[in-house]
Amino acid sequence: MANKRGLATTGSVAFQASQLGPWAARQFAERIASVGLRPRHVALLEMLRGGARSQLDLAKALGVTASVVVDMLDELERLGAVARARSAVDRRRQGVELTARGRSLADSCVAISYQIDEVMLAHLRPAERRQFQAAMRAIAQGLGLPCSES
Amino acid sequence: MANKRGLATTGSVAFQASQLGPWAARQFAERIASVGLRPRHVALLEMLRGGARSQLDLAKALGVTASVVVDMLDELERLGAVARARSAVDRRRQGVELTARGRSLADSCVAISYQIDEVMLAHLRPAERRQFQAAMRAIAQGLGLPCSES
DNA sequence: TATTGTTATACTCTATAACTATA
DNA sequence: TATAGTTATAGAGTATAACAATA
Repeated sequence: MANKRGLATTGSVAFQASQLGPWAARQFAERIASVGLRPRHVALLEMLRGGARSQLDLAKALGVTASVVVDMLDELERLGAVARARSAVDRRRQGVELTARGRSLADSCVAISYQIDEVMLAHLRPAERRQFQAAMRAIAQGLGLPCSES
Repeated sequence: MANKRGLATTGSVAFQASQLGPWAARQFAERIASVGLRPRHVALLEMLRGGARSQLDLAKALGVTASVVVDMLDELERLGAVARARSAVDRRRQGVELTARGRSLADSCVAISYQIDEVMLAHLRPAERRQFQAAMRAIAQGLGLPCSES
């Protein structure tokens, strides 16, 4: 009990989420470093799986600045995971597409993300897990964070 | 549906947590900036409410490096929120204590953290909220992240 | 020699602003 | 003029390593 009403910042979901987020990101980082990927690449690869998009579209969907997307795509291009090609229609636009290698990397990220879930949810019973997953998705969608809709 | 099995990285709890964490941290940052605090100060103030500790103890409990704690305490000292005093018994040690101002700031952080929870959990029904809060706490404790035990 | 606290330094991640080339 | 992309730069935030004082 931290204050007179028994409430503590560390007991809030907001605080715990702000601790859990970096923990999950570190798990990602450790497991994808061997193929040259970093955590921020994961969401980008995922979005590209839906098809080619312009870089500014990607920036908006990811909630980051355009310059960050440029930098991430430079790195992914060096890894051979994406290919950029100027649009013939509007030469300002760069079409961005996953290569076969990129699709393979995206698949690896999916597998890794669910391995991390196993560790995170290890202390919950099956029914609690399903409730937690559903609630987390509802929260992410409610706040407009990037998450899959299905 | 992102791949052949309908799984996507963005659908994992790990990914969603890694998005939600920074969101929560940004909420903290916006609401405590007016009094000169930053998100990383919140957990530190909280822990000091339990009583004086050595700086290395605090670093370990927070999961950060000693140099980070020094820096944070410098800032909190400038705000008049904490006081450092060399131990008479072991002059290597700095006792760190909350001032009245520091206790007041810690109370504000508690209030703010639960305001953020209101926003985060707005889309959940009361029973779902309680389940989510309990699960989040179980996860944070299971992973050894800083969180209140009560 | 080991430990507490401190400083100096470097690295990661992101944002802002200025620039280019197209439209 | 406005837009897509790019580059340059700066700001948080953190970690590592070397250091001083003390044990």
